Amino acid sequence: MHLHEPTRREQRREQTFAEIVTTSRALIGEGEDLSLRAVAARMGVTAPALYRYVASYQELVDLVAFEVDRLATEGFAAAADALPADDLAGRLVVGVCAFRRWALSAPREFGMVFANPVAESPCTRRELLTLASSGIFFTDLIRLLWERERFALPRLEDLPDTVRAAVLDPLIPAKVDDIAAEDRGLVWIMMQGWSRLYGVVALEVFGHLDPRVVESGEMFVDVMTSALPLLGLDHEQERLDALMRAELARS
Amino acid sequence: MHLHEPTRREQRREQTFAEIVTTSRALIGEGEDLSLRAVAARMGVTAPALYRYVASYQELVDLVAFEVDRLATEGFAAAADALPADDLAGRLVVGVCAFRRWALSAPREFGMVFANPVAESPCTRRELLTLASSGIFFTDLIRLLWERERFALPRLEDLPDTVRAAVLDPLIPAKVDDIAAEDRGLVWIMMQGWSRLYGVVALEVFGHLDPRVVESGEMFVDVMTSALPLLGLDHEQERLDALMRAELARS
DNA sequence: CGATGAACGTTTACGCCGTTTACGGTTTAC
DNA sequence: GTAAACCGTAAACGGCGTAAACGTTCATCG
Repeated sequence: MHLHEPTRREQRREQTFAEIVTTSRALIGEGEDLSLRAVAARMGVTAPALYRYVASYQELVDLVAFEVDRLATEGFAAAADALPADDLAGRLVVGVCAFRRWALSAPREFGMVFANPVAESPCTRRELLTLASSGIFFTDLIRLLWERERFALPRLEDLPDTVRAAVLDPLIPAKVDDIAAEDRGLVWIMMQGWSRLYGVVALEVFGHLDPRVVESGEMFVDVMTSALPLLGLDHEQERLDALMRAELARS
Repeated sequence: MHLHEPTRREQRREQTFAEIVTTSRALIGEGEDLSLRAVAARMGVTAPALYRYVASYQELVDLVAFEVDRLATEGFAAAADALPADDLAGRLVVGVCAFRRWALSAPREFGMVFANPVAESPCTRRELLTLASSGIFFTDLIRLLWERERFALPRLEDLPDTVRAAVLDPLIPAKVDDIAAEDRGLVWIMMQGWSRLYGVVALEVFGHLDPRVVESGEMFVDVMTSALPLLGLDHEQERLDALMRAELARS
């Protein structure tokens, strides 16, 4: 066995595979619900044909969820690019606001990515946990911020045992290899930040909060603001608060 | 038209209606998925017959969700009853821990109640928002706590406009009529607490967090502990922290 | 009392779904 | 050139929500 450059067949396979995903995304983007038959029909193909590419409906969902997350993250990054590259805190704020905007404008997509059954094998789970594009986007921003600002981290020996174990051999979407073992308190901070962000956005998306509060975004502001000290950003609170409210005003 | 005492027919109707709900709950409790046909079969009836009682599948889901929430709340209340009636803070801590235990042990039920489509009419929505048993349980505990302790509330004039409007004419599951207008800052505290609780539990249930951290409950402890000052419970932090960890140790 | 009409359940049917099986045609590889 | 791998089809199975038509039961009222 030697290495192949991609043969014609492999190219074609890759291509229809991609078409399956994009067609799926188009479907849900138009408010239809995702189904093998609908995707097949739109591709001018019969449903069982898709089984040459996908093992099951659930696998298709996972695939599309990953792609949806990837595309959404491109949007977050683009939004953050409106700020200078060295304004890491600002980019983070703009990024989380873009995340919230996306979630509220595409609740079905949000649900697909972040409220999936997740009753899958530990293996798949590990992949999903560690590969989420949006996760990497945010955690990396936090890492860069810390590398420059060196805000205070919790000391490893102050962390609960299970948390210490988790941050030393982490299972989160982040490039943790660049973080020295003694600085892994940063990973705990990433997890805390993610909890706050995910929590409040999920609450808003699923509508278990007064609609007026959702619309104004005040709960989001409240939770995010209260999380700023985690990143040693207390001193910038005013600027970031203003920035956040300006972002919320966009739609 | 005059008032009837319930006639025989109405009784029978009410009864089969209840049987539909309990049968549905039994189904999902056994890990099966909820479907009109399955419920009908288990009742020894054909599926279209159910349409005499429910207008659609979605309506059945909503109905069952409400019932599931009600039963779960009974469990929370029972757990809280392990503590003396005057230990309101302790009961609250035990209650939220029971909520988390329930959510993690019955993720499908949790999802049904708290991650529902919620794309329904404002009317239905209002009902769902204001009638959730679990919501009333927690908010009422907070109200009792405040009536005794009178911890500091945000002043109405310090709240953002939209929040002030929302707390003055609230849309949350709580007996707010007992709260004077000038004390409605308490409603905002209820919302903040609910956001924290819902957020971290949803995160854990849907598995978007390191499984080891979920299992140990440290993120839950972290979020809940950081929310204690909202209720003026800083001074009891140690006791409540110990209580919380003891509760988490239960399974 | 007997008739009337509402309430209720059945049968049948439609159109959707995921998935399996068996079968041809095409492309690749030896 | 031929054998094998690949890729699509058609047909079918069992499940789903839902609609329409049809009988049966039963409370009510003249």
